Amino acid sequence: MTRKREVILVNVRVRFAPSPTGEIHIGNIRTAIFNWLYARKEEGTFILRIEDTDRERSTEEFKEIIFRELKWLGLDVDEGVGAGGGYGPYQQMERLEIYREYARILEQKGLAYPCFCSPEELETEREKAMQEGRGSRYSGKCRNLSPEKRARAREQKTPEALRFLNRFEGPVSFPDIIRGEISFEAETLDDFVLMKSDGSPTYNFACVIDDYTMEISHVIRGEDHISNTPKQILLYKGLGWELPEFAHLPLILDKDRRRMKKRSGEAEVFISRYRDMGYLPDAMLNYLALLGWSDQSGEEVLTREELIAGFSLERIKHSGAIFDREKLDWMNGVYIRKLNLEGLREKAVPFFRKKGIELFGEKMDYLLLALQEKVSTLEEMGAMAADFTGDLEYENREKAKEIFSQDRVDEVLKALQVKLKGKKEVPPEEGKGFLKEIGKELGVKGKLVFQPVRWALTGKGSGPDLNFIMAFLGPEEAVSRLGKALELRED
RNA sequence: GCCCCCAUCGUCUAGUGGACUAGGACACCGCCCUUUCACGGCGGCGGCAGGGGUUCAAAUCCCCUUGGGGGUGCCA
Repeated sequence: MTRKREVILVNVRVRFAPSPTGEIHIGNIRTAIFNWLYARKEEGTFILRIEDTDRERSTEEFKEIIFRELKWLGLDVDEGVGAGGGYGPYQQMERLEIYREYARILEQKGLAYPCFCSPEELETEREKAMQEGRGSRYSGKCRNLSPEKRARAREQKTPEALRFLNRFEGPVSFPDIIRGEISFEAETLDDFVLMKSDGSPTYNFACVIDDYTMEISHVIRGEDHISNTPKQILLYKGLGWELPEFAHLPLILDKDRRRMKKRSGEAEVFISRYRDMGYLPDAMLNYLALLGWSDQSGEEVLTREELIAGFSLERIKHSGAIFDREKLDWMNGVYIRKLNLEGLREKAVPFFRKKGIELFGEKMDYLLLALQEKVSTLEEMGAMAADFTGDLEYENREKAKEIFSQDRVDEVLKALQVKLKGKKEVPPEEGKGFLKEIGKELGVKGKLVFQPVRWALTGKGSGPDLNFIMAFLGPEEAVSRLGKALELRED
């Protein structure tokens, strides 16, 4: 039950070890974030290892995506695939020699044996065991094959896998930095496969060999790996190796409270989608860091530096966290509002382009500034911008008519027309003045000025500051739109 | 089925036996500000899963129940 471990000075080396078998999703990347934060906090090394031993599904494309997403979030890799380092190679399929070497050692130690069972055979065995209410452990059929039988199987070129010979008994336990002592009974672990018949290592095997040979100090990974850990510990024991520290992270859950996966209901799970939808990497990093961890200060909007400074594995929660899009939206909005004009331009322009909006100079800036206060994503910004750059369209014609038909609204709209007519441009300050003057001169309430003008100019009941909109539209277009409103009133 | 992990507002969380009348954030609702909407400010709604212990004292420690999740692959 000792949660506190001895404090020893260790050179912190952590790894993010994704498999390139699909797009990186929220869960994956949060693991990367925690590893990275820990490395930075402890001034350690953040290593990228690629676990491409699933020959069926691993692709070069997915590998590239891993680089892309890490880069986007600003998780710089110190060592590993694409970064080099003294413990390579860092891609598992390039380490086959190493695994074979340790497989030989295990076999020599009598801790591994060849297995000639076919996948089909194992499958039916498993089903039968399940039906009979037994566990789905491997039967151990090939455990004690006579040398003759082995020779025969090899002669017949029967595909051959290598299994771990589990002769351990009693508790297999390990201290988890986040959860404390976790214990399993060795008897519940079966003779798991080490090397597949295609010559590649399994996850549990490769992981142990790599973590050890790469001198990983802390294995920080998802909670879904807790049940793999005792198997891995058996390997460490068999090889006579010292254990790394383990920290199993709580899972990120989807709306159905299930582990975030590729198919998680309607939820958007791929990190790339969030980039496309106009979320800022800093906001994403900040939000994801808060899923399962919190800063001691209680602050939630934290810079990269603050995140690093406050990070600790001990403050990580034990229970899963549901990914909440609404809070992310709020946080992204906060980050958008923190951007200065230059930053805003850089981030938003691609989203304007996507909407076919090409603007430059002051005009663009007016729009940017107006929208900045209103949106929670850049995509939304593009969509809103499109409302102004396109032709006027009433969101609700009846409602618009109602607004325009109010008493004295015609005077308001006409008064603004008069003020705008003949002008070449309306800077925001001046436009704001016009609106105030009209209210004063006609003696009408603000609501009768701003609402009708807003509907007239934008076709909607809410949106950016009107002075920016006028500046953006320009006097000529504004006058024309006011005219349309007056026509509708007459209708 | 078996193994393992987890359990504070709807959601993210603070809380490590007394400072808890359980604090903050998102969302929601009101009010204020800006002669509009939003932004911002103020306030409200809302929670320790249940039951037993231990203790002078329990959200905090122990046990059971319940609930949720993960694993049970020649996937990782």
